Amino acid sequence: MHENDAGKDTGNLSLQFKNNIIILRHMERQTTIKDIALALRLSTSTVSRALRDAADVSIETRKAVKALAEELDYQPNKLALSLLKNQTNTIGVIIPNLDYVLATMVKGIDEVALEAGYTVMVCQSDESFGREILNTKRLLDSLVDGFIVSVSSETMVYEHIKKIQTKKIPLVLFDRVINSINVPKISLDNVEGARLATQHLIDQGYKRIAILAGPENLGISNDRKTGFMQTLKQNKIALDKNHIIHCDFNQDYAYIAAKELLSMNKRPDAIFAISDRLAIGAMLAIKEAGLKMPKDFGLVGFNNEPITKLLTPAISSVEMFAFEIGKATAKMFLEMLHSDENMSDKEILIKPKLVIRESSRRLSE
Amino acid sequence: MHENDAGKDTGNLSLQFKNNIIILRHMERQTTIKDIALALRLSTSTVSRALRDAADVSIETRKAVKALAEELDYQPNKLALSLLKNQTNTIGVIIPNLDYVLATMVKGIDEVALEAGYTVMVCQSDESFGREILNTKRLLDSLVDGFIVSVSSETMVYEHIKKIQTKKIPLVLFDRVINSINVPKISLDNVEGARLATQHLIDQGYKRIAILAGPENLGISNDRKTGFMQTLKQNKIALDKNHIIHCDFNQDYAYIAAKELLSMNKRPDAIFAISDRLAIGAMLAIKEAGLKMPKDFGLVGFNNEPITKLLTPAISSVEMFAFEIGKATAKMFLEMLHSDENMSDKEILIKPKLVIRESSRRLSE
DNA sequence: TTGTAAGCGTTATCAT
DNA sequence: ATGATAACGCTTACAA
Repeated sequence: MHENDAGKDTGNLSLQFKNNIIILRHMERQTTIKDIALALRLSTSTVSRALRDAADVSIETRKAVKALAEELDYQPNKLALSLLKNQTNTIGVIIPNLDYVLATMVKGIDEVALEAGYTVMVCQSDESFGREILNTKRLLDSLVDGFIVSVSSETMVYEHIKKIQTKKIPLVLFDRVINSINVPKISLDNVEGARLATQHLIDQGYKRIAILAGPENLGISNDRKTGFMQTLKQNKIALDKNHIIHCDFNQDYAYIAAKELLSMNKRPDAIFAISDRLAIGAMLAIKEAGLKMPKDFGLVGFNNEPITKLLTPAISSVEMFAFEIGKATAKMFLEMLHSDENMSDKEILIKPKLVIRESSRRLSE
Repeated sequence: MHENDAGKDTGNLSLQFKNNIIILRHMERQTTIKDIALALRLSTSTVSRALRDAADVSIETRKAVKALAEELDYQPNKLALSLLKNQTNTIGVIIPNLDYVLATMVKGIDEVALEAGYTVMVCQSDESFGREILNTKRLLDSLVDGFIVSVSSETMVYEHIKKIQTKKIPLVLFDRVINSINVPKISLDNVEGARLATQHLIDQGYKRIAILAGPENLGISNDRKTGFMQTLKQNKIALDKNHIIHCDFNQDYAYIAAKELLSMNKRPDAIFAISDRLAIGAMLAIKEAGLKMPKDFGLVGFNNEPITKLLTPAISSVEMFAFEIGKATAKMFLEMLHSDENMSDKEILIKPKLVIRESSRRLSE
């Protein structure tokens, strides 16, 4: 070793002074404020201040600190900061799946959150109640500043959601909201969406309209069913109870359900499916039965997934502006986080739009 | 107030002793070990030990501690633990988008991670190099135990990825891997997938096969192109350079590109599109040109998205087993995390499978 | 069996 | 302008 070397081990760095030039060798650990302080013979508080451009630090000190920080690629430890400030700058997003609609919503949430300096933790429950609870529990242990939640289709008991509320942790519900819980909510006006679809089918002259609804306990499913039933009533059309079918959000089940509908005595001449997946399942059954859309049979879906316009026939569907809902949700969440006003009664309903395509357009108008 | 009440404020709890019964009132903060220690007149270390069933704690103490912890709904602060152990039990997943394939892979990653007690932070770059870098930076500040990364299509410089490596933070690349970086990689055998598709088109008698490739700098795109060219060569088919078209992963661009192909003098009679989105764009152009598939024109896509089998004609596609790739990736990652063996040369190639559908099956065989 | 004290990395308060 | 100290919540030697 060179005789000029004055080896000195200061934590993370092995400093060697040589003709007034400091030679640094990085070691395993991440560089910390302590390392810089030690190397520069300053206190950690001074280093901390210098790094954050506090007023009362001499220019030379600041320069020296910043230079060394740069050189050592110092990055503040977010964990330490979070522990200290009791704030993680992270949002926990709990969703049932990552299908088109929710993935799009997550994109919206992500965009707004990123902009505001927040990181998003996406946890998907895969429509499982148990996994939803597990995810909630894990994130609850001080990992997130708040929650943005859309519940699974299995979820019928809301203790885990209420717990978030009890702990006074900011919570916003979106898409699949829970009416009985008093927090801000953002969702599509599902009743209205169903109304648009149903009225459209009536206007096109379909007489016996059936609905392919989702799981019975799910709010969005019931809202869409409500919109459907209200519209029939308004048009003085009697409702055939057999024409209401509930099934999981799954193309195969929808196919079976639609086959059942088509085999009835008084079989329907149109189906309103409350999701495009269900509509596709129905479409397969309708085609298989040799019925032509829109002449013999009408079909309208929900979500307006890109696939709907590519199918033959292209399927009419209710656009739900998933990306916008995502953005609105994140904005609402951030507002809740930063205002001390009680926002628990805020509720945003996004207006849907019906996109009419071949599967249901049989009048030229 | 009752005369028996002996109000005593111990941090998070307001204890009131009344006939030897302790009445607790929860306050704003989360319960901590300190609160329990204070209430039980123990030291924090004893409480800590009791909670973790350490050997040397008296049974009564343990019982009392656990009872109170239960009552106060004590949850250990993960942040504190992470800071202490320098380990977050969180995996950072950086992906370019949340389309079908990656969403499915994330599902696979998620499933394995959850099982192993890890939480996943999904950050999507939206195919933006800038956002990819930002996401990486944010997660790097001690937030995750390691990274699982698939790069954006814009990414041509890998400093941010190399930085992860330099910091000795576990890193696994998947799907869109980078050959020049020496870490474990899991991806589809894209060359082989392209070979299957191309050979199939040749076998079906198509003579002038074009390829709709992706962005030029993207590895998966080049691998698929390589497989394509190799197969032509093996079959002694001359390659028309004009029949290689690069475009972004976007249906509209593919449509335009395909129109261009179809308007050439020596126009192709089949297209191998390296993603289903591209295939769909091509399909629209092919239909528009009045060409019938598979008779006049052959089309094969890649990814085997569910939509491919629903279209008319149903599109042949290369199945890439996204869910399995996701699971394999997470497993590899966990293995890397827990073994000290150097795994940087591990590379898993998943074997693809060609699913033949109407768009390219014109021989009955 | 229990308590004390140091430490994880940072900042804030109070001295100097 | 800088430093010492306590604190965030937890664990772990070490001491009693």
